[in-house]
Amino acid sequence: MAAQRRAENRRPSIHDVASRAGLSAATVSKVMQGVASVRPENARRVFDAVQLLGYRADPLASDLRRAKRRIVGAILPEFESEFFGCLVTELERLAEERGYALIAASSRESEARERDMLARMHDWRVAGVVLAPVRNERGPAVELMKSHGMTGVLIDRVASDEVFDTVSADSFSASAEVARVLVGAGHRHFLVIGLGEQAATVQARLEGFRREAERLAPGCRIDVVLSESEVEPLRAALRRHLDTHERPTAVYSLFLKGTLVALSEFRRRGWHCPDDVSLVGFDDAEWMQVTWPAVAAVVQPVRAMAEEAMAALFNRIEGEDGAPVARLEPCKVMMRESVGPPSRGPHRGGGDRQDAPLAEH
Amino acid sequence: MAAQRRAENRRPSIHDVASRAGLSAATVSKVMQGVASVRPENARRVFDAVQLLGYRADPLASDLRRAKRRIVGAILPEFESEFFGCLVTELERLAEERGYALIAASSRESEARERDMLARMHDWRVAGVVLAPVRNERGPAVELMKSHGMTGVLIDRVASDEVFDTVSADSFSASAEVARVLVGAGHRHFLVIGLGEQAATVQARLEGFRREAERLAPGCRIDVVLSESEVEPLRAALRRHLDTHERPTAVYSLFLKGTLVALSEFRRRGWHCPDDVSLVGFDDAEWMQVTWPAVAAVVQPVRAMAEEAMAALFNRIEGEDGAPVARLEPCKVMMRESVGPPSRGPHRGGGDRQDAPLAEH
DNA sequence: CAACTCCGGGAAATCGATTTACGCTGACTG
DNA sequence: CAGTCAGCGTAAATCGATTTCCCGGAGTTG
Repeated sequence: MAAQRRAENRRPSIHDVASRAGLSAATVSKVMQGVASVRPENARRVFDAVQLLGYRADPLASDLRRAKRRIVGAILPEFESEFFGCLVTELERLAEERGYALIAASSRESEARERDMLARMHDWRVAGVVLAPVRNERGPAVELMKSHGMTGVLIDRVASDEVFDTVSADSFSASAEVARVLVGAGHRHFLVIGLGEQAATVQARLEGFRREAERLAPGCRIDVVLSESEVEPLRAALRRHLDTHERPTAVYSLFLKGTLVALSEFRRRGWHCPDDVSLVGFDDAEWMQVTWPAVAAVVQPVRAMAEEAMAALFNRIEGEDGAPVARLEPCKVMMRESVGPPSRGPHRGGGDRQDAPLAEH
Repeated sequence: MAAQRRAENRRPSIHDVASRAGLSAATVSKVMQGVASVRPENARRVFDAVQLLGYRADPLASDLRRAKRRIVGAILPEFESEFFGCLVTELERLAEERGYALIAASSRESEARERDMLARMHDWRVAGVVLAPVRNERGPAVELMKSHGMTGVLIDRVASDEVFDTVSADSFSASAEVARVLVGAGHRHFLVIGLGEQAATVQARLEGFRREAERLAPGCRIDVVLSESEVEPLRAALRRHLDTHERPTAVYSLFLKGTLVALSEFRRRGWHCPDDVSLVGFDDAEWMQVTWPAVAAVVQPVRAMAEEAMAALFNRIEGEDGAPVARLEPCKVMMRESVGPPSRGPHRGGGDRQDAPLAEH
C-alpha cells in the first residue's frame, strides 16, 4: 500500500514511515517530536525509515491538529522601502529561528486592506501577528485584533496601547538630537515637512524637534507643512509654501518620502544642499551616503525593533500576560554633507528647473 | 454543543454553521463552494448562519483536504531593494486575485538557503513556486524543483530552462540601447562593472552592451570589472582598477549595488557626474531622479514581469503542459543628468576624499 | 402501478498529522 | 506469589474542512 502510494508519486506520509519502520504512526510522531519515551532502537528504525523515504511532515496537517499553530503573521504598510524590506527580512529570520513560518502581507498603505489582511491572518489561526499599522494604534485592524482576542504586537507607527505591546523608534529623542545639531550649526529658520495622519509618530517627531529647538534657540522660526497622507498633496503643499514664504535655512523631513519630495523640490528650484538649504530626513537609505550631497538622516534601529517585537510576541504566545509594554528603541542620527551652516546672502543656483529626464527611451 | 464551543471562545467551525442552519456540514460546504445543487431556501439558511456566527473557513483545513492547495510560494534573493520589494508586492496582489495565498521567503543571496526555502515550500505542498534564483537557472534549488516534480516559474536572473517557464527583463536589448546612447554622446572608453556569478544575466547585459558599442564605434575601449558575487570584492576590484588604469569617460553598472559602489567610489575620488565621468546603472530606484546628478538607469518592467510570471504559473497549475517558454520583457532606459559628453582635459574635483559622515551621533 | 430517473442532502471516508487513553510486559515489593 | 508500577506502544479520536457515494422521495413513463 505504502509502496503503491509512493509509486503514484505522492509524498510519503507519516503512515508510510510507520509501516516502513514496523511501528505505528503515533510512535513516529513521538520520535519526530523528540519525546523521550521511545526505545532507542525503535527511534533508530524511525529515523532510518524517514531517511529512506525522505519524509518531512506536512506543516498544514500538523498545525491543523496542534493547539497553537506555528505560524505568525506580519502586516506592513509596504515592502518597497528599505525600512520595511529590512524589517520583514529580520522578522522572517526571527520567526524561523523559533521554528515558525512567517506569513507576510502588505497593507499597501490602506486601512481597509489592513483589516482584510488581518482577517485573513485570523483565518489562518496564526499564533500571533506583528502589525505595523498604516496610521496608528487606533485603526480598525487593531480593533479587530482586540475583538477577536488575537495575540499580537504593534510596531513602528505607534505610541502605546492598552492591550498590545508596542515597539517603535524613539522619534522624540532623535528629533531633539536633530534640532541640537541644526541649531548648533547656526540655523534659526526651519521647515518641517511630514505626512499628518500618522498622528502618533508625527507628533513625537515634530514635538521632539520643536521643543529642543525652542529650548536652545528661543524665538527661532519653525514652519510646518503637513499633508494628510498622500505624497502628492505633500509635494503640492510644499511647493505652495516655498512659493509664498521666505526660504528656510534648514529642512527636516519626518518621512523618507518627504525627503525625496524635498530633494526633488530643491532640484526644481535649483537650490543646492547644503549651500542654499540644509536637509535632514527621518529614515536612512543606502543611497543617501553615496550621492552629492550625502543626505543626513535619522537611522532607525530596524534590527532592534524586529528583535524586540518578536521577543515580545513570543512571550505573549507562550502565555505571558502582564500589562502591555511600550518600547522605544534609540535611533542614530547620521550627519552628512546635506547639513552645513545657514547660507548668507542671495542664494546660488538658477531659477526654476524642470526635473524631466534629459531623454527617455 | 455548538453554543458551548462558541462560549469557549473558539472560532465557529463548519459544523457549528451546519447545526445552526439545521443542515449537514456537507451541505454547508457545498453552499460555500457555490455548488448549484442546493435548494435556494437552504442556501439562504446557510448564509444566514454564516452571517450570524461570523464563520470563515479555515484555509489550513480546506487545503489539507483539497487536491491542489491554494498557496503559491515566492522565493526572492532579498526584500530590501525596490525591485524585489515591488516584485513581491505585485506577486502578492496577483496571487490574491486568484484566491491564493502567497508565502514569500527571502533566500538572502544564499543558494543553500534558497534550497532550504524551496524544500519548505515543498513541505507546504504549494501549488506552485515563483523562484528568483540567487545565481541562475542551474542552481541546486532548481534541481530540487525538478526532482520533486514541482510546478514553478523562474524569474529575473535566468535565461531559459528546459523544464520551467522563465521570465526576465530583456537585458540584452536594454544594454544595447545604453551603448547607443553613450556612443551617441561621444564616449569611446567605457568601464562596465558587475557581479560575475549571475552568469545568465551578466552575460546578456555585458554582451548586449559590448556588441552594440563595437558595432557603432569600432575600436572603442571597453574595460570590464566583474567580481564574484559579493559587493565588497567588487568595491575593491573597482578601486584597484581605477587606481591602475586610465579613467573611463563612462561607467555602466550592471546592478543596482554596483551603481551605489560606483557612486561612492566617484565620491571618494572627487569625480563629478557627468563632468568627470558619465554613469548609467542597470536597475532604477526612486532616489535616482531626485539627487544631483539624477542617475541614468535601465528601468526593469517589474509589473509586467510579475504578471507574466504569475500568468505562466497559473497556466501550469491548471495543467497546461506545453514546452517551457522563455519570456523577455522590454526595459526602459531613462537617461538623466549623470550622462553627458565625455570630459576633455584634466578632470575637475579634488583628490581622494573620505566618505565618512561629518558627524555621527 | 411498477420501474426508472432526477434531485437534494447526508453519512462517512479522507487529507496527514497530534494527542489521549488504554493495554501489555516485566520488574519490583511486601 | 499476588499486587503495583513504570515503561512503551498503539488504537482511536481529533483538528476542520472536502468529496464520494448512497438513499429517499418526487416526478415521469410505459
